[in-house]
Order: sequence, then C-alpha cells, then structure tokens
Amino acid sequence: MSDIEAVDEVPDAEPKRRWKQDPEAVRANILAAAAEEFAEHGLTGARVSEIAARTRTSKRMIYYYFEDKETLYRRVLEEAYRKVRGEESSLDLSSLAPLDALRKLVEFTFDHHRANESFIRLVMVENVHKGRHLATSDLIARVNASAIERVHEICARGQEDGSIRASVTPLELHWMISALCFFNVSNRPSFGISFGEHLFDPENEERLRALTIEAVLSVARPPR
Amino acid sequence: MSDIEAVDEVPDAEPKRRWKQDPEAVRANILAAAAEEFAEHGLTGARVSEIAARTRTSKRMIYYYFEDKETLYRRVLEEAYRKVRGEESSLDLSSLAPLDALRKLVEFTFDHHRANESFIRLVMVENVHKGRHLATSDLIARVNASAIERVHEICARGQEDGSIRASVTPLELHWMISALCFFNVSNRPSFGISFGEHLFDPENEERLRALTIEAVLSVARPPR
DNA sequence: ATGACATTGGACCGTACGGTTAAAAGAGTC
DNA sequence: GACTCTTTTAACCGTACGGTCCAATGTCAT
Repeated sequence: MSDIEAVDEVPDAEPKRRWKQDPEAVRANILAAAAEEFAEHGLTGARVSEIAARTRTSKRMIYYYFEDKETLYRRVLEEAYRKVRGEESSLDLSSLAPLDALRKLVEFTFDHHRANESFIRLVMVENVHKGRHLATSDLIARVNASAIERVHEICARGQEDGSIRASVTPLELHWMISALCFFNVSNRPSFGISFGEHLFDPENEERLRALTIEAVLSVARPPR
Repeated sequence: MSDIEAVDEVPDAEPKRRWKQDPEAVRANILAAAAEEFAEHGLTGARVSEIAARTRTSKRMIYYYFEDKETLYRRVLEEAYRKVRGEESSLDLSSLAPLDALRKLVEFTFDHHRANESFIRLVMVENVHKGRHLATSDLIARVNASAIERVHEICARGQEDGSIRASVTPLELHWMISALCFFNVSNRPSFGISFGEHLFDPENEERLRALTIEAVLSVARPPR
C-alpha cells in the first residue's frame, strides 16, 4: 500500500511542505470560488463547504479572511460590479456619431451580458433579495452612474445635432438597453423550456441581437 | 389575568370546537401562503414553518397534503402559471386592428406584470434554479404557447394588411414584450438603489410604459 | 354506527450546515 | 531569533430546519 520500505529509523520523507505566503491570491481565489457558488445557487442555496471545495485552500481560511457567509457574499457582489465597471470603461464611444455610438453600446452590452452569465445571475439573486446587500455599498451606484454618463454623453451630442430625439432621457435609454440585454440571459431557462433551446442557436440569437439594436435605435431616433 | 371566575365544577366553556371539513379550501390556503413565502424568499430561503404560520392551519397539514417542500413549491409554480393564463385569456384582441391589438397587448402585459410582482418573483426564483422544477411540468409550455398564439394571430393579420413587417416573428415580439415588462418589475430593486426610487414614481413609470409600447410598435411596423 | 377521511397540536428526530476551536509550524520582516 | 501574520488539518459544536410521530377528536357519507 504505502511506500514504506527500509524504514530503518529514517522518518525521512516528511515532505517538509513548502508554500508561499500570498494573502491576496488566497483572497482572490476564495472570492472567485464564492462567486461561482453564489451565482449557481444563490445566497441561501450556496454552501460554505462547497465554496471551500472549489478553492485551493480550506473553509478555515474563508473565515480567516471573511467574517461570515453574508460578508463574503457582499464582497463577491462588490468585486463583480467592480470588474464589470472596469470592462465597460474601456469602451470609447466619443469618436463615433451619436447613433453609431449608441449602436455600439448596445452591441457591447448585449455581448457582454451574454458572456457574463454569472454576473447576471448574481444580480438576479440580489434582486430576489430586494437589493438588501447592495443597499449598503455605494459601488453599484457608482458603476451605474458611469453607465448613465456614457449614455448621457451620446444623448447630449445627438440631441445637439438632431439625430436623437429630445424627449428621451439617458436613464430611459439605459433602462431599455439593460432590460433587453439582461432578460436575454436571465430568463433563458424559462424561455428555453417553453420554446426550445433552439431559440438561442447562434442564428436566432443574432436575430435577437439585431432586434435589440433596432428597438433601442428606433426609440432614440426622432419620430418620422 | 385570565377569565377564571366562579369555576364551580363547571368545565363549561369547552368550546367544543366546531369546524367544517374543506380539503380544497385548506389546500388553497396553503398554496397561497406558500406562494407568498416562496416569492419572498425563494425555494431555499423559504421556511416551511413560516409557510405554516401564514396559513390558517398547521405545518402538519402541509405535509398531509403535499409530499415535501419541493413538491409544494412545484404546485405553487403550476398554480401561479395557471392563474396567469386565466387572466390573460380574457383579453380579446381579434376585434382590433393589428397595431392597436399589439398596443393593447403590451399595455396589458406591462400592467399585469406590474400588478403581479409575486408571480414575477417566482419566475425569477425559478430561473435562478435554471428552470429545474419547470422542466417536468408541461404547464408553462402551454401557457406560453397560448401567449405566442395571441401574438401570432396579430402578426398574421398585420402582415396580411401590411401594417406589420414581414421580417419579424411572433416569438421575437413576445420575447421583447416579456423582456421589457418583466425587467421593469424584476430589477426594480437594483435599479432603485442606483437611481433612486423616484424612477418608479407614477409619472416616470408612465413614461417607461409609453417607451415600452413605442419600442415594440417600432419594431413591428414596417421600416420607413 | 361504522369507517374513511380531515384536523388539531405538540413533541420529537436527524442532520446538514454555518461557524469555531485547537495546535502546530512555515513565511516574512527587522 | 523574536515577533507577527499566514497556512494547514481535522475534529468539533449548536442549532435551525425539514420532516415524522402520536394520539385524540370531529366530520361526513353510507
């Protein structure tokens, strides 16, 4: 069974475990594992032991670095929003004509949400909890504020040159973009069950994407 | 403290509890209580004892009529969908011109979702669970099939008389209507935190409603 | 009036799970 | 080499919660 051979007094082996201290990496590892688990099962459904199993470390370390399950969950949320903000801020729209900028923003949002299902799921979970854990932090407000600002900039330019109607507000446009792009990911399960997964085949998804773009642009453009 | 007075040997009182047998009412009462609790806290977050507390009966009866928590949850879902289907089927759109019918359908859906937050929340919860509990039942498919049929009827007439573009499918329209109306309720908490609850003041909500209608109609109408 | 079903209520059970404890020892810093 | 912070391991604790049991009594149909 074991490699014991000629154990003549030599405790030998004793691998003398060597490891590097790296608090930040451990924290990050825990946060990533927790994000997966929370996105998968929600706050209440998530199991701390399961989070631990997903890490390279142990349950003990989770409590060493994070107060309790709920605090961990809040850190995960914050981290998720922070990451999204970072990704979104790399978009440069100011060089495009207003409607082109808007189109690009919609495309980006659609694709981004699509590619970040676990972020969407975290937000769904948090909405089920009525935003109780978001309410404390100001991070979300900041992230969304910057999203609004982006749309605002487009609107300002477009309303200036007449390519965007005067009666629509940045917040309304943002709301609509979010709604279509978010729902496309969040309600996929129930929609899939009702209409078959083929709705989300590449070609059909492309149609939904085009539809989304058109809906937003139609509402932004001045009426005929 | 108590009303004990002149208790001379009279066990009297003994209200001789009288009650009516009414299995259906008890079942319905449990389902209603469970629906509230599940909508409020999700499947995992809901507490069976809490459901019991919301009923006029006891935990014991919950298990008398329903196998276990998950079965109860599934019954609640089914019941919710059944109810919605009933409400929606009262809509008569066939007498209206296609675009008017579409507008009315959007208005109805917007208002209906708005007024049935707990139904929306149940669907959110179920989507967090990836539709695992919906997958077994065919009820949802039937409900949504009838929704599609309604849109289909409008599309057919509209494409006939040219008021609705040929390139849009009923499923796509339904998807879009659902997205906007659903999101308006489901993501209210996170949106409210970011932008303030005033977004949902009556006048602003009316604007969102109008925006929703316009977006759908724009996408349905033939392009300029 | 018999028997099947409905209802009540409370004590109870098993366990899954959030969180803690212990003790030891390596890493990093000065 | 002394001191603090980090990491490892695994057993352990307390309890909240899903679910059961008991046992009595009422209802209702035949």
